[in-house]
Amino acid sequence: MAVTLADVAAHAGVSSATVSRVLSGNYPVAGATRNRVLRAVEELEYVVNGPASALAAASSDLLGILVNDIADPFFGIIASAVQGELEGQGQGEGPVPRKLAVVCNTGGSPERELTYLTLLQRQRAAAIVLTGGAVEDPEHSAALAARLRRLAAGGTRIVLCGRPPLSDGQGGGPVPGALLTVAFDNRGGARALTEHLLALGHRHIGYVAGPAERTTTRHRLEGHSAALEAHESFDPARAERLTVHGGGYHRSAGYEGTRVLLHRAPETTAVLAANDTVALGVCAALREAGLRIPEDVSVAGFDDLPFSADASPTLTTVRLPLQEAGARAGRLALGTQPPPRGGVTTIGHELVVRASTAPPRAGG
Amino acid sequence: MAVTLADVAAHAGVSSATVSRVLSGNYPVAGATRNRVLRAVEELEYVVNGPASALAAASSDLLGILVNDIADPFFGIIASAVQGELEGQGQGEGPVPRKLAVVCNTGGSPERELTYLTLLQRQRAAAIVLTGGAVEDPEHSAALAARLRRLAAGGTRIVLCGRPPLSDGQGGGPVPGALLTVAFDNRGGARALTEHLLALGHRHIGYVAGPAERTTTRHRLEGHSAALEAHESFDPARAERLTVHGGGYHRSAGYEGTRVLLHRAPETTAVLAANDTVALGVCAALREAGLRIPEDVSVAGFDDLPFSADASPTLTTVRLPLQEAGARAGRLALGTQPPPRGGVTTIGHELVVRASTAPPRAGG
DNA sequence: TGAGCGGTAGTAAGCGCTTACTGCGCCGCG
DNA sequence: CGCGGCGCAGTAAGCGCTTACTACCGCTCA
Repeated sequence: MAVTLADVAAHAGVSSATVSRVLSGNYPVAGATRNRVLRAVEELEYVVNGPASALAAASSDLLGILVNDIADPFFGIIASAVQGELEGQGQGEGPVPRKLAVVCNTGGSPERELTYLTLLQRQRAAAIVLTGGAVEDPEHSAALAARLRRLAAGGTRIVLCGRPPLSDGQGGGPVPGALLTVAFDNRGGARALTEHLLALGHRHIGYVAGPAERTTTRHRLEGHSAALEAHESFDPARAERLTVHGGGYHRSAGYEGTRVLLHRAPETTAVLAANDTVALGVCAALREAGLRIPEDVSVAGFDDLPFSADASPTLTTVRLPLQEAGARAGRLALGTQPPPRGGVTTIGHELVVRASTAPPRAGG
Repeated sequence: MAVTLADVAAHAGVSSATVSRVLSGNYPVAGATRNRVLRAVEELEYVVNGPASALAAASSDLLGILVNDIADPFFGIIASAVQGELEGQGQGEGPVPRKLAVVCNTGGSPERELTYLTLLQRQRAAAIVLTGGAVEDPEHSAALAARLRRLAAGGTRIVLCGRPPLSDGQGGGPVPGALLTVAFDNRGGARALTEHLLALGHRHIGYVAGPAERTTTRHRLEGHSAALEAHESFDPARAERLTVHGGGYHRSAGYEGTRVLLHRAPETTAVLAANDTVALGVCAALREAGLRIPEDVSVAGFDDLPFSADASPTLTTVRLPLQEAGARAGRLALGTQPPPRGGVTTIGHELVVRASTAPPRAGG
């Protein structure tokens, strides 16, 4: 039904091999012949059969991206940046991408992560970018690590973006050049935020954290704790009481978490949220409780998503260069940027102080 | 290198045809044989070669989604909903997706839309969902329509989601059952919004519109105009003067547009934004000009993205059921929902009144 | 008892492309 | 004048899977 290479070849009066060579461009073909072929391609409106070509060449033009939730701008921005790198991979004028991005929503579930990995492997994806924090379940992370190692060993480029490097401890060592990491400094960011609040004079700092089983959550909490512990006012029991775990990185988690927090520790004068989205829920719950932000309670987010600058009030947060991280991950996945020694790139962060944080009221 | 069907067949002591049949599941295989095969698959960790299977079966498991900007939650939500429908397409327990979504960022450019269409066609995608408004350039839309018609005729299911049905006027008639549309009522929504402002007493209603060449922009403007014209206070010159076109559906477009608007028509008491994101920019510009929202100027958005309820102030807007639209589009693309007569599904909308709109001050 | 049939499984012919290998014509050099 | 080499282009062997067709077995039914 569809036009095939052979049709084009016949139309141009050459062999199908020649057509293939003209199209792939990695073999010398005389100018005249080349033009004849290209004209035939035009005239017949020939479109390569991707599967056939992938089968014969044993490689495909697909790049997989695993995200927790594509509706969340955090992942959207990263995915968009990764895709941006696929452009300019064209062969002709302008940014005509050659590779296609397959975006898979894992919903944060390790099982689905594994499932999608299989699906991508089935498609013989050239590279796979895994975004978002990992789940801490040792069984799953071992299974995942094993899978990734095997994929990497099989030639699939694997890039972990925004999650810590593989650390199952067991299994053959790292696969250099094929299993890369672009990590955020979640600890450092959270620490900076907590130090900011401490410097403002806050002593009762609540923390509405993300799901307990995620590495991201743990790292941010660790940074928070580190800042607390380094401060004269440190009280482990208080810190414990002021930390609540939410059900996810959603607005509702912030809302619910804050209600719990306010009930448990009404003396709270500042709340650190798992991320900006959660912070919105935190703000809503505080306002509902009749508390003003930042006069009565300060609030800080994490990530600095675009909406944070327009929230009410504008959100103090830690800016994570998602765009840059995604682009980096994309380049590593495509192999257009040499991997750093050790395979791990750590992306910086920046404290962004806006209107949602202020000194506590006198006596706070 | 990789394990093949033949390997599995040998291991299980059957022919490769049998293995294929067990895995595809669309042919009877005796229980004992099936188990033997499945065990072999497990033991050898066999993963189907997607390209090979797509080549032989002349169809792939890929579903393409074209979006303007994956970092924009508007598209993220739709994409996420479409993907949601791919799950549950599994064969075993739980939602194990069979199909994979390929998300392509077109950046709103018609050329790239065409390019990605080619790429997806090359991959022999089973279906393609195009989201977001179309560009009004007659040349491009004719080219696009022709392409889509041809793809649809070739068996690729095409679903337009959030954009008007194809209307090039020329070219063979519609391809029933293969070229579907899920449209938003942009006119109706904008009309409702303007009526809301008129009812509040506003007479100087500015409109910071999206890019002039997009259908979405035109439709929303038309709804706005319709409401205006139906009102006793209608003044074409004023309406004209109060409408500014922005450079895109971004915050900065709202900011810039509002500055132009305030300069051109300082008497403005209400501003309608192209969408919620633009509305954020509008608010920023107004605030910068020393105007309070909604006391001095009312602002309304469009779409009701998640952040709108948390903006400062909370945004009056028109809720578009993106989730529902995406899910619908996904089902139509997969063929799991029968297409409506005529192929066009129109999704409703809902006026959401929040804190950013209020009556104008006396004399406004 | 034998033809016929339903239920399984094997055989093998591609699907459309890539690429190693071969072939051919022409030039330069000995 | 002959031969090696070079630059193109053709030949054909797969890549791993699906599936039409065929084969076989064991029953049922006349």
